[in-house]
Amino acid sequence: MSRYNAAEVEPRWQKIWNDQDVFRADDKGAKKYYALEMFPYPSGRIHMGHVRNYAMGDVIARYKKANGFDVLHPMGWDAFGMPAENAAIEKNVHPKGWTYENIDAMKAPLKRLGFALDWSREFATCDEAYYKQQQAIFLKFWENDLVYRKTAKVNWDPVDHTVLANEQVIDGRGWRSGALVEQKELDQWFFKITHYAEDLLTSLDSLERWPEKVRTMQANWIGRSEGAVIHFLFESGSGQIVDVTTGESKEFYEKKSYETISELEGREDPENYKIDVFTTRPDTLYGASFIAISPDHPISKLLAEHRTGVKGFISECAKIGTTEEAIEKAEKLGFDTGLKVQHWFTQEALPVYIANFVLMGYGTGAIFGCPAHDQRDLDFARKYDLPVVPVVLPEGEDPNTFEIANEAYIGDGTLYNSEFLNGMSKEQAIKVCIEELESGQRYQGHRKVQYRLRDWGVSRQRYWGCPIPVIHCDDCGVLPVPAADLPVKLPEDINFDKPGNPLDRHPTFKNVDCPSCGKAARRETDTLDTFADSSWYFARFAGGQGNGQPDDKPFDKKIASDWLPVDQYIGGVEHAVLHLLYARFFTRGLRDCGLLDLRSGEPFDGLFTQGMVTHAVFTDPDDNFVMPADVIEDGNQLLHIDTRAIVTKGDIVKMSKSKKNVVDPNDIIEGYGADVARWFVLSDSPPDRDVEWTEAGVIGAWRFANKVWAIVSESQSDFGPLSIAGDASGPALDLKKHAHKAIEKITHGIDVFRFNTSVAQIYELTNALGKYKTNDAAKAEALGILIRAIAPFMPHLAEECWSKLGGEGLCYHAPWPVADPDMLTEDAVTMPIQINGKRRSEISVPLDMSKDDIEALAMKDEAVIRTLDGLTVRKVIVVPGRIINIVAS
RNA sequence: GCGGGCGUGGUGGAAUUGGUAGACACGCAAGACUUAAAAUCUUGUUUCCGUAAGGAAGUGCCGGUUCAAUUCCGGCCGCCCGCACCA
Repeated sequence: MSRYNAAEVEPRWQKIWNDQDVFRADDKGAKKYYALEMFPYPSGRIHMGHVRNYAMGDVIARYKKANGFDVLHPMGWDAFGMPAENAAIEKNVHPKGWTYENIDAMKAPLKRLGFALDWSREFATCDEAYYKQQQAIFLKFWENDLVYRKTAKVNWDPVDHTVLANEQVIDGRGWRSGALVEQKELDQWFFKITHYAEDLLTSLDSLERWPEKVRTMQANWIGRSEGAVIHFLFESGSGQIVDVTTGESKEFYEKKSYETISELEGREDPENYKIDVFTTRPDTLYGASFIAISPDHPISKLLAEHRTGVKGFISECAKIGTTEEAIEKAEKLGFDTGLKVQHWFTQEALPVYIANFVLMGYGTGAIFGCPAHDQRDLDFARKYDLPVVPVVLPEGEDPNTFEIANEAYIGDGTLYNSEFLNGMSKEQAIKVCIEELESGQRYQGHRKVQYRLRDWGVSRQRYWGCPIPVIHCDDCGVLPVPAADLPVKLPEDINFDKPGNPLDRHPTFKNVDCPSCGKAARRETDTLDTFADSSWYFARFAGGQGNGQPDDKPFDKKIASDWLPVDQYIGGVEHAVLHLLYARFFTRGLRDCGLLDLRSGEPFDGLFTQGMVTHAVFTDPDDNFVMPADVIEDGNQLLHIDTRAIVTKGDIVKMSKSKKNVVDPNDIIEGYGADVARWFVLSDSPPDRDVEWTEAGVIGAWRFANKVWAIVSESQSDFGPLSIAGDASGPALDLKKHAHKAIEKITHGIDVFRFNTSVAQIYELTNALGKYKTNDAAKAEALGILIRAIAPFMPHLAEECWSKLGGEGLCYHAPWPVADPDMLTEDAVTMPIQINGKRRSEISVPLDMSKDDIEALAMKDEAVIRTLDGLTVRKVIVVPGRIINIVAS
């Protein structure tokens, strides 16, 4: 018997698949299925995470194909981004050359893994043809009011020299560089993602085939809260300020007591006479004892010009970091402006502070402080000795004795100390307060739904990205590049001698004529955030007929709309908010610009987030990391293969280059074959959990492949074409039933994304076949089932076995086995007998036996009689086909 | 602090959603084959008592519902992930 030779078999079948072009998707197919894995960044190497990700997608793609779907399963490259520029700086290579070389380097091993990919649709996002269409989309979005430009305080990454979106700042640090992010004021392009805030939030409910976790993460990120904006008007005389330069004293604000909002809005500069605060707790208004505004609030800025001390205070606030630790430790700091506003209900004067804990970016950048019912306000009030008046009484507390010590009360309760709100529940009071606000009788303001989500800043001061197709003219303003001039190509003659954006100092790129007046103008030198690239690539994959995509539009509307949404998307959880939220925005934008028919706006119907591939970390005595391939076992200890130094096994963590705990897929493919690598990453752990890479596990997978081959080898001589066997009895019938039951379970495992359970069933069927030595029709049938069930996981082995057994055509084209219902039932069923809930015996009964007969039979069971000795039977529960439980005492 | 998830043998994990807990795999042990090793095959493997038959305990801990709980409910403990001065 010959050993299974993956090194010979795998390339042979890959060539056949390739020659017959079997993985090409049929745009005209009637029964469509779009399977997609998050496309890779071309770092130059594929790693086990890729293998696992694409192996899962391949299971789905091949399984759906076997079930009669026309499957689209494309592959491409997320090719713009920082690493290419870093390589350019470090190794003095060109980002473009570096990227395309990496793509070539990764394509080979990816092809060796034998994925059922339609390579005819391959592209890289740095291809001119792709970013040309992205520029067209940008302009289309601009036309449709989904893109705008504004000066904004942005997150500046001082290491990468670029701006970051809020989503890209983690714990106050850049998501790539890890550098502490600074705040900087810049002119920036924004995608108006907030336009869809409500839809992006509510539609999450419709994404039933998304992990709950991702949906809540997005919901939290969008962060909807309902509340009210309340206008507070300044007290007379409270605005006495001294002009720092002239020393002149003057009244800054005068008292205004407006009756209605419209009167207020009639003022030329109403902003100067009121402060708007946002609150979700209007019910606590009677407990308000101060107003706090952000250091970045316009009033703070105005005061900084005129009053001593304010400037200093504001810059002090700016120094405090935004990291978790910094925020936790940061003391509540306030600056009393001396300004006062009037409390609407009590007519008291509330002091206005500039406070470091109020963020300009959320709500209105101003709050009213109710110390009794908000912890931050309480901390602040204690520090500056402001009144603490509780207005919500917790259930069971006495209003005369209830006091707030160092903990604010934020729970439910009954309103008191609040005149017209007294006696109401918190919920009721909020409702009444908002109604009052809308009527404008007692106080002024309006209902407000506030989102945490902010518009997506997309300007990046980097070279290796999609140029923003815009021209700045001193006379005509900001203009789009005319469609005929697209793409705005990235110039290739650039250098990275100095930090910053090479486009900005390029001799000719920047200087252009204004498309409107023809005078000298400046080209935008910022490029788009690379997350834009990955926000619509799946539509381009889908929207290209046959070999390649259109050059006059991003994608064929009809064809792309037929394929979309992606039926099954697979990737890492790390994209739960960033990529997956941006893509949801893009498809909505594309739809509303008329480029795509997608009613729901949702790009991904099903989402699966797979776990990581982990491995133990090895270290030598000097605490240097050691590659697993360099570790050998010697007796009880681990040694370095070359130095013989003792190696210590450490934590099991995600494979990463820096910790050297990586296993190169190429080595595994060469040593064991692609099928074994694929089988292993899918076999043991549930796909959403991490899988630990172990040598033993790989060997186990390899042994299994050989076992299957051995069974097929010893069977082949007797079989013609695989066919459904006729009647069987005895062991043959048992095997037949086993095989058909296995179909059910394997299929179910794939359907619910628990490949590990499918794998277990495949093992069991293989074991049963291994023991079955008769070369009869039942065996042929069971083998045919086994091979087809293995095919999505180990496609090369399956093809080889299929062909050896005389299967018709390619196994890839063979239909998924269907279980025969007659084979799923048994005439007799084994039922456990419990006495008082404890299993004591079991009996075999015919399936159609009545409850009473089963009970009678159970009572005659020897073990039952023995256990029941001396007890009285109180009750007998018979669940046909399942269990018998006798209650006795 | 808020939100989400998880906790089962030596290990990865299974359990048709309330019905025989530990499938399958790894590891380990014993045996067969072999001059020997590897490979392969067979058997055993939750723990405790027992040679065995058998019995007792057992799904993080405590309690509840139920004839029956890994599964449902309440309260703790521990771990992981995400967000966070969001008003």
